[in-house]
Amino acid sequence: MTDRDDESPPHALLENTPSALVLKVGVFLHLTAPEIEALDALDTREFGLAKGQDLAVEGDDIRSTYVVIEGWLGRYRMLEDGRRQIISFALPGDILNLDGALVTDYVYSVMALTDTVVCAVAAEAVIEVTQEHPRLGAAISWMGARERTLLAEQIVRVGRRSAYERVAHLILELLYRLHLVHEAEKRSYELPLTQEVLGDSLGLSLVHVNRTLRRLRKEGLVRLEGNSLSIDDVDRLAEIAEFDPAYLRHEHIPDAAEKAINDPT
Amino acid sequence: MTDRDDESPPHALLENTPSALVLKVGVFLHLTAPEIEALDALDTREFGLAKGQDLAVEGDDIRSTYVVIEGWLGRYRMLEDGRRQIISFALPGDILNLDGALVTDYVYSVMALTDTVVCAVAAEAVIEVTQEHPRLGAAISWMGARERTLLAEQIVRVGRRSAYERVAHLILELLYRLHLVHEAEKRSYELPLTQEVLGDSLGLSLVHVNRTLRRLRKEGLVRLEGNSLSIDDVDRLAEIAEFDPAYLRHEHIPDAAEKAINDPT
DNA sequence: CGTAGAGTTGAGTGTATTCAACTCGGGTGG
DNA sequence: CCACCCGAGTTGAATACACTCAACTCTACG
Repeated sequence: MTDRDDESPPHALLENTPSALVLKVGVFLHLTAPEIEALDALDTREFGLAKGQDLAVEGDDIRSTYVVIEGWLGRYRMLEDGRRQIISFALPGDILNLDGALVTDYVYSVMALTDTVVCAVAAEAVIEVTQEHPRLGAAISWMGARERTLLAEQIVRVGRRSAYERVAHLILELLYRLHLVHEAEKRSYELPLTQEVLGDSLGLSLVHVNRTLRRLRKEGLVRLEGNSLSIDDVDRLAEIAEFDPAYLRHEHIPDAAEKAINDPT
Repeated sequence: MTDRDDESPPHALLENTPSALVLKVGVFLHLTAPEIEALDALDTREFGLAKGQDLAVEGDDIRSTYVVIEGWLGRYRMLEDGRRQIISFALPGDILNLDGALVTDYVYSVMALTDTVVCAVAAEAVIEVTQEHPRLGAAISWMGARERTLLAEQIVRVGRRSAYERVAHLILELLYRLHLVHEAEKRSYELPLTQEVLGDSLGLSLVHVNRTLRRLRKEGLVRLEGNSLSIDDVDRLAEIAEFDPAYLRHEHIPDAAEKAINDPT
């Protein structure tokens, strides 16, 4: 950690309410006034989706990037016989289809897992902005890298962990991710997912998720009342899951990189 | 498909041998002379790794991006009790640690699965180049998106497919990926992986990989002599694996996006 | 009051694992 | 030159983890 003026509020330059995109990017990059302006000038459209509705379906030609304002979504893939795999969850503050303009025909679907509100931005406009403001391009690369890390962790979870470990690991990942966007208490949060959805994320059957959750409860590790989940022993749970939050610590672009971005030689 | 002068050779401007990076990026973006110059000016260092050597180990502070010149590598994660999950394979032409400057402390390891030759580029220098040449930034985002697609597919494979389907699916993915870099025949290629490595990629035990491969052979779907694998019935294998190569078709940046990159309003 | 969605539990099954032994080929050193 | 060893593949037998099928509860909601 080198010296940096972290004293000044990140959005000191702001005068009116910032768009969701400005808020999101501003979390990990100190934005300049022109950059904020450019992001705010983007044509955005906010709308809601009811639980169960698809934001996009496999095969769509998506041309929008979405910022999740409220609610949870899931990117998933259906197999012909009905099996479903949820690739990743999108929580409030997350960005979906970040580089939508770069990848045509979508090969996955995205569903609202709860009632949600998202904010759509024309994907091509996003790219255009990065051409004028290269630091924003770096920000996008950075967000992409973070998403890759989450996907990699999901692969490890599903590929090499037992059901017991998988459930524990996901519970902790969600706790930490929700913390970052102030949607969780210290050791508890609202988990608006059915056991079927959990199973489709973890590569387990609904029934086995149920039994595994029950085991975690019986062992005094978690409590689950309705949708609210609280973790009684975070340390023990982390030990069981071999959970290391390092992969989630991406609050801000590393100093060296930010330096490279700011002082192009 | 809009009109575009696809007539001119992609590298007409080149006079000397292009670097690995120029070749790689040039595959999906028509590079301008200054862009090629900038990429060629990057300080690169080519070196070899023996099979089994680690290019990077979990916890390293990597500051390099690597282009794979020759050989196969694997990104993996070890669990405490010795379980290993291979996240992804890097084949010739692939790029590792693309946005290395953006993500400090590496949470995975990378191992040479065969003798390999890689080309290292200072990651921060790559970012700097994107600040001067924003189109290259878009190219990096694009490569990142492609990588995410591969990771997502790996999640589906490991999470919701049977062992039989997993092996078939991976065999086909490798066939198509190797095709793209001219490292495979029409229906066959060199598969330099042990059954243990395959298992660690597919989330299966060595023994079960062996039995599954035997089954595929007995059913006349694939042949396997030494390291050379040939597929007897690609269509039937694709049907079994429910394999759709759509997610691999990323030879070039889509027209609309390239237009956005080239004509920033 | 009936129904639908979500959760729970039991019983039987099956896919994939573990443990173990054995083969085969290539390389090395006595 | 041969014995040995190691890595990789193969196979059998027993086990275990997770799945399927099925029934039942509970709550919310119309």
